[in-house]
Amino acid sequence: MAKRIQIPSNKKLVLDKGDQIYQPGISVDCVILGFQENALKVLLLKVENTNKWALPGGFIKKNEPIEHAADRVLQERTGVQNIFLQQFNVFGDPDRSDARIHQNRYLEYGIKIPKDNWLLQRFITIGFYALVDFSDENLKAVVSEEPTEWIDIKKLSHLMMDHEAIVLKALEALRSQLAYLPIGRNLMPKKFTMPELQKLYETILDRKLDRRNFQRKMLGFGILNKLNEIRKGGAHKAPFLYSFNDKKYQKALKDGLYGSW
Amino acid sequence: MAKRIQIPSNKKLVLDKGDQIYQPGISVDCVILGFQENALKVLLLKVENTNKWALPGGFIKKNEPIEHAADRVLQERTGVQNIFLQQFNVFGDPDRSDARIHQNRYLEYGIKIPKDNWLLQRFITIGFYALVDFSDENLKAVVSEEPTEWIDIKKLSHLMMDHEAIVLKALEALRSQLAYLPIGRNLMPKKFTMPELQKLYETILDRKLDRRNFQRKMLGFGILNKLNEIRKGGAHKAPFLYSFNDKKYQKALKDGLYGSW
DNA sequence: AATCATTGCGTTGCTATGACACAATATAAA
DNA sequence: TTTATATTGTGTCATAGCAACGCAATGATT
Repeated sequence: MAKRIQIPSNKKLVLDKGDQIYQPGISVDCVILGFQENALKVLLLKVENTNKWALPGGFIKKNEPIEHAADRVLQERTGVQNIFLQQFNVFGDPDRSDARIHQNRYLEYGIKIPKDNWLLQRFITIGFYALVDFSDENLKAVVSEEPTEWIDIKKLSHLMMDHEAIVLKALEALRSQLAYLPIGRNLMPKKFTMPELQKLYETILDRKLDRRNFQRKMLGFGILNKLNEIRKGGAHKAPFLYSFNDKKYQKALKDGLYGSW
Repeated sequence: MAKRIQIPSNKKLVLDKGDQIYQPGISVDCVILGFQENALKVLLLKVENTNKWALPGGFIKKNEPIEHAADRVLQERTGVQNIFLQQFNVFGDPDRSDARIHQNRYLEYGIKIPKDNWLLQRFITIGFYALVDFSDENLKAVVSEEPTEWIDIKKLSHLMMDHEAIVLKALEALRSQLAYLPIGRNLMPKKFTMPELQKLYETILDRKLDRRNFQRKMLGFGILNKLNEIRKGGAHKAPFLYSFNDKKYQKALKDGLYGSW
């Protein structure tokens, strides 16, 4: 009844020799966030042979820095590279892993993973989050063997293992960073209007902000350039366009925006 | 010339069977901070057979949550338990490990670790920090096989591997938490004066604060109880004593002190 | 009793922030 | 073409928080 498909050689390799290629028992998972239609969306992969969704993740090569592993996953899944990628938490409950997930994935190829295989051991995962721009051309070029989808962060369901908790923790980290780090550079297109940027902040914080106070505060950071253009086409008064001042943005990323004490 | 000492059975066990007891390639390291003589001090262990110092660390048992592993290390090294223990960063450079350290430790017992032993593999470590009260009675009861010492955080030297970087990162995390989390409960004795608490904050932030503004802000948090006692014996006006209001302190730990947006 | 460093409590001015007013404007409806 | 409407640009005002500073009170020392 089930079609017997030949297993791709790379998957066979991971199964058989993964413990020689990768650090055992450790993975990275990336919460890749984008902003689209006034909603924060997270990139999820459909897990083969199940109705579950999973964060794009991967293993750490024997001689690879963990940040590099996370960047590799991001690059493989989205095509974008060298953007703000932040380690935010480690998830290590002994029972967070679920052997059945892996079993099901390989069952498709008629393979039953041996009980002592490295993939079925306990895994501790390091969570990273990244913010990407939906309008980025590179993003559209993504080719993936697995079906991927951008899911509204407020409508998560059927996530694998503890991946929903990981997303929520990433969101929490993002929110707390919002107070002292400039965020938006990677989520917004090159040019954008103030109301658009405000929508992003409102979405992340999940509450309304005052239009006028937002503008004052945002401009006060001094990380935006006001352009001599307006966005026509909307049904009302055309707003000005802005762009991020990359130099000042990078400086603010390093120094922080404030410093309460 | 070198005395041949019998290896303790637990060390032999870790060496031979560690990979069956512990998660391979993962460790926890604890930056345990205390406040003494107007200086932040970190608990370090002298590494046998070297002139190097190391953070108290340990491995994660096969079926143990990582927070529990960190708590276990803290308990073993300081006698205190169940206090604020914060995961702050993962350190995973492929070359952060140093096989020679382990070799030297076991050389004392005339043992040369086989090259393929699990201890000599690459290790990724999860950094935790904890704040403890020097005047705590439990702290004095610490018994350790290894010589331990509280080292001034501004006078670190001869630390093993990347442990200095780990301490500095912990300090950075502590500083950023200071802005939105109540800190001090575990670093101060039960009763303390406002100038004493201020010294702690000044030490962590590494800069002077205004006496009067500090008091106003601190009291404004509403996490302190003013006691009907004063500390006599100093050479000048006797300051009032305060204690933390545990209930409000715990609430503030959960909710945060502010919320910039 | 006088001295002195330190503490308790208060004041002032500035800045950031929240709440709100009003005019300008791009499109849609009349 | 005119009017209506929703949205944007800019500004005001009251308040809260904060940095900087003043001054009297106090406990030990001389």
